[in-house]
Amino acid sequence: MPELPDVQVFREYVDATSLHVPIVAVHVDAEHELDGVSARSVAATLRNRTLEGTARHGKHLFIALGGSPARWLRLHFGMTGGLRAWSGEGGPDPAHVRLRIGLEGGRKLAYLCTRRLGAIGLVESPDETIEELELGPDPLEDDVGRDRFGEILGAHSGRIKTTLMDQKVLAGLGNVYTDEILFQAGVPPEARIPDLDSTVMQEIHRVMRRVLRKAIRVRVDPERMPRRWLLPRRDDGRACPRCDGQILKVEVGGRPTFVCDRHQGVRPS
DNA sequence: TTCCATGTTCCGCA
DNA sequence: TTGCGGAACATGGA
Repeated sequence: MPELPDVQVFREYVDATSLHVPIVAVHVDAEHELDGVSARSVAATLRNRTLEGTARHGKHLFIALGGSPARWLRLHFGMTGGLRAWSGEGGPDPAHVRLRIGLEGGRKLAYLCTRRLGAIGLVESPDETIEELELGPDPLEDDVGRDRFGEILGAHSGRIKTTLMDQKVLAGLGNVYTDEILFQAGVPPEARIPDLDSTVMQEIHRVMRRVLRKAIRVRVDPERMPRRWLLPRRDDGRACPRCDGQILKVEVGGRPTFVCDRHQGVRPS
């Protein structure tokens, strides 16, 4: 699930469960992809410090460590990553734990990543990652207003879906939420940006912010999402919840894409 | 057994 | 330079 809203929920989860308590034990899965650091140095850096606060940019979660030198733990969740916190000694770890942080008092925080497509790193600041990966702005940042959004996307000429998902353009949208946004905005995902007029671009911007905020508010629980959303109904052949069209599975930019054949004006390709 | 998947990156081509 | 298709990575579920 880890797109922007999911990572924001992870962030709030860390805030609620794991801050300001000394780290007394660290386990790192040596098989997991680490971003330029050894498992040993991750463990050594975390031990005896605290998790002091969190930040997020796009799909990246950053957790500030207390003490010095200044360091942030960077977590990226790939396609199948997540977090889990629990208390108590007994019982085995959940499956696919790649990083487990034991806190004083017995609570544990674990980063799970089934397919190991995520990444764990240590950085001096979130900006270091943003610069290194050339990430675009986060779509929920205050300064991504409709004019800036138009400028950013207007600099590109490819398909709207592919461009929205490009982390160097905007950081945070993935396959599922991009489909949701274009579905709600009534825009065919294969449309090329130069063919979309400014009214349509403003609508995409408005819907994007609304969808991301709402998904966070319902804690990315599909059952709590509005009935007219696509996300809980990504199935080929389902009835469209917004019109009398049908949900179709197509392919755009090599990714499975769900669209309404009626209100998104999909053309056979 | 085969296909598929919420992500990213690299390569070759136009 | 930009965009795009394909492949690769690793793993489990349908």
